[in-house]
Amino acid sequence: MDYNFTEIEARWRQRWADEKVYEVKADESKPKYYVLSMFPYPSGAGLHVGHPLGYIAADIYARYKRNKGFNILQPMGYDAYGLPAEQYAIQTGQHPAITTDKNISRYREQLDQIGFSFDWSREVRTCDPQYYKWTQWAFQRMFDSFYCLDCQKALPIVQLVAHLSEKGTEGLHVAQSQELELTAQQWNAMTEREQQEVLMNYRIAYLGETMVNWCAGLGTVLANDEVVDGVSVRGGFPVEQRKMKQWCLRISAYSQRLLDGLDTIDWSDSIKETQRNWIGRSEGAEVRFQVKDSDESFVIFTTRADTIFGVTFMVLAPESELVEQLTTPEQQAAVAAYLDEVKHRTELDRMAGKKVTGVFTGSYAINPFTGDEIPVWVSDYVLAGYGTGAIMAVPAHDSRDYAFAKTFNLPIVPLVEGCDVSQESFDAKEGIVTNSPAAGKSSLDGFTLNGLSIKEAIAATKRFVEEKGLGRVKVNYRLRDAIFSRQRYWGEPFPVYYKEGMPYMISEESLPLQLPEVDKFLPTETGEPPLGNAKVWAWDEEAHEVVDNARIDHKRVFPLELSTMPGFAGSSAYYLRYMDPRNDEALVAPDVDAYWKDVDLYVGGSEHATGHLIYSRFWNKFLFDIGASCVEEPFKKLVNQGMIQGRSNFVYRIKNTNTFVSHGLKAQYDVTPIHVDINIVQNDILDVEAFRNWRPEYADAEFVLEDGKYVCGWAVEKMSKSMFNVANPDHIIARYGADTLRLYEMFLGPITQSKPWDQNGIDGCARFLRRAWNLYFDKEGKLAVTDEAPIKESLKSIHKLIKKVSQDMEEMSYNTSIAAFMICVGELASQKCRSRAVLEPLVVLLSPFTPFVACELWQLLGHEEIVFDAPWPAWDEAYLKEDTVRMAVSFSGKTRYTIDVPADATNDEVEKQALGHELASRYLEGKQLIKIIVVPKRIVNIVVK
RNA sequence: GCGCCUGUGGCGAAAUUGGUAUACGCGCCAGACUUAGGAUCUGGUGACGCAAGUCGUGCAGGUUCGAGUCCUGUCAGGCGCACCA
Repeated sequence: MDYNFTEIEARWRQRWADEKVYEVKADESKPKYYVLSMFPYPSGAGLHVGHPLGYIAADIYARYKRNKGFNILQPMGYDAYGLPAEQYAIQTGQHPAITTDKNISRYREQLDQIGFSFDWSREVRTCDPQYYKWTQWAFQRMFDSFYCLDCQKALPIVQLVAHLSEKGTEGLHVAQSQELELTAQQWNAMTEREQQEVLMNYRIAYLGETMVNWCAGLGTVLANDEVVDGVSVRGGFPVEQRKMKQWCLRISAYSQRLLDGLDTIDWSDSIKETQRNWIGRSEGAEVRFQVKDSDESFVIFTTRADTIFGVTFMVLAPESELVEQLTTPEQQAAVAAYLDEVKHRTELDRMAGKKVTGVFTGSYAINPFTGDEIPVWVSDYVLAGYGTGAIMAVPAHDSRDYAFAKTFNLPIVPLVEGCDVSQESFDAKEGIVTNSPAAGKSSLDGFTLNGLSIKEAIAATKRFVEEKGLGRVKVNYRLRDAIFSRQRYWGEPFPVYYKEGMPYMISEESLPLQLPEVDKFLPTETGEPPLGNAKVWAWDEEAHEVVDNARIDHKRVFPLELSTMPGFAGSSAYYLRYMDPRNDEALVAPDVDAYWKDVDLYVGGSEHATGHLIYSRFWNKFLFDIGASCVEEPFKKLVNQGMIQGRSNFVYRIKNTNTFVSHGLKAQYDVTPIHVDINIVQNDILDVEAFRNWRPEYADAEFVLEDGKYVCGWAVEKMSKSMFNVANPDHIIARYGADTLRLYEMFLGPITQSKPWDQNGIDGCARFLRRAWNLYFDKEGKLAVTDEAPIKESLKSIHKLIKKVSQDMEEMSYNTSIAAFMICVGELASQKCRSRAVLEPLVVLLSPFTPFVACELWQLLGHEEIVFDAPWPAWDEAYLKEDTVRMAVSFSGKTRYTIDVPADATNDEVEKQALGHELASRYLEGKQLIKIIVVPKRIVNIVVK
């Protein structure tokens, strides 16, 4: 029987669907295993061969675990909200929901082709109201929570209200936007509105006036991870800083837990390191500086407290409120001009220019250690959002301060013995402190750092600062709160309405608040977000329903929020929803959550390191705090599959002609490389006829050939339509079958590594599969498997394979497993092995990789049950034992000859046989034998002198 | 600038974790079967050398009986962060 993959695959696809073989339920009698691949955004272009790489890897592992007796949860869904569908809607008027639906159908079709064991009954879509109900719900819970720093967890806001009405802000140790001081009387005297405003300072989801990345090109704000080099990741539009009222999530409150959690999970070092950088913990001190001739004082943050004697100026961020307070009347005009200049520089200019700019405020601060008067400047190299927005500048030991001092001619005072600061600052944290204080100078209480190492000096200064009440030891994090509003249509609407300008949550029972219809997807003429176009977008507070805008009376009918949530909202807790996707009462029922707990294996791209993978950890920690999730870290083990790059082919046109010259001869001509469709190139040889038919302008192309062939050049590039290097899985499946595609994608190399898609090797995998198939059939095509006992060699081959594949499976080292399959099948073929005892386990081993052909063979072998429920075979070391072992004999590390020794020989016997060899005396001649090292089963090393 | 990762044939990559470097596949060469081959099968394929042999894992050192693997330095490529005080 020929291996007819098209027929086999179609039949089994049908049967799997009919018999719902991948549907799964919580089952206490079996251990659970949760395998998850990051769900895709269904783009209009469909899948290319790079997309399924991670899915195949995860699927193989899931199938293997199923054979090992685990109850496998492997769901799939769609991250359906996104910019492309909305952009398309703006251009064409086509509703994004329609485009998205269409794309999802196409994705589903392609995914089904490949034969994944997804439980599709659990599919979720982030744009489905039944799904985003729980996104909105989580947001509301964050609104109703604050973060307690003492117990390090989120608590209900009512507890905070109770504290405020009893004690005011006294003894309050909570995450907050700014430090407030209120007495209980003050709080209790406040109006409802004023109290709400105060609470905004503490809520985990809060409305904040913040500097945001405003992207005019996209008409929306962007998160930090959506901006690279001052332009938007999507579209490449310039991004500027703007102060806007936005919904924010107080993710910064979770900084330390997000950092600590990394030590408990099995992720790659590089991803963990990226997250650590992003969180950016730094330990330092806050020190208060008095302003000269004033009651004012301000606090700076430094990690180099030891350099306090080298401070020669202070710098404020332009956005800092201190600027206004500290600017003297004489400097007013100059400062105002500078602030104006800064405001009009975009983020891009600011980074590209790297010009040192700044202005003097006219004020002086007093160094608390020395009493020195220090000028206070304003410069945009100090960031408002980090620390306190003010720094003490130590030009001798900070390169940025150094550049500023040089530009504005400010003094530079070195503090490390023997350092040279004439050309550049000395930033290293090493050396011995001097000049602290300088000879002849005094300091507060005679405090000195001279003679200490930098490390000791930092510690000593911190201690002193705390003792004397000059400031406090402080840990700062770089991680900023996540901005959670987007001025877009195609996203989750906020379940929020506005009463006297204050936001209120719609009642939980009214969720989901469904996305309204609009007739235009663009911002309104008055610059409001697209939801401003909605005619029915007001909230009736008593009826608990959405009503026509015309009914807004600000008494019981109020306007609803016009922004929508960002992309990461819907993807932050989707893994929990998969556990219980149709539950209308809860995100996930507690007993179901208690069974599935967390994701055991999460597979996806590393590009989400500082986006989804951090938001999702934060979101889950919050859900954990409120008892909605039973595990603190959502993804126990993370595997980042590499990206599949494109492998482009080129033809070389001689300039100003329609003649193309083969790759090897192009040096002799003046040529222009042109991308050519990889589908008309085979093994880098161009199909010249297909090329002439490819495009009208090449119809009469001439060719300069080498060896009668046109050889194309190639390069590794991003896989993209414009480079004609997109490999479509549909084509490969049509030609080779899905099993071969799966096999080849895994054979390409380790899954964590990025590599170009090179179609040239796929024939090898196709050949392997056909050879494996042929083991089961005779020349007439009849099933040839017998019940005869296998020969020893065949047993050894299969047990070797079982061992290798079982071990590789845990490491997901599939490429080496496939190599082992190839060797084993080759051996069994040459042994003419037809024995069931060998060929049956082979089917089970193959089933995770090539499920279609495995199902077919398993059935042909007469099994009622599907191969997925067959137990994973165990190997028996007894079959792997060798009678004799070949050992290399080396003299001082140099291999000279080999000997064959009995497998169970003792070391003494091995030594004796090694020295008994006819060549031994030749190599020992004139030398002294020092010792003999017998490495088990491999090498005898005879050390001589 | 700081941090992380990777350097092995013509190519994708292996190497029992310190033990015969280059498994497996592609490509290439030779042969078989063929009217034919972008089919199938068999054998060969790191470099130099007629050979015995010598040299070979980016480069330079070191530890070791023995190093692709460990250590130090260095170069190259990739990724991340980047006025974060």
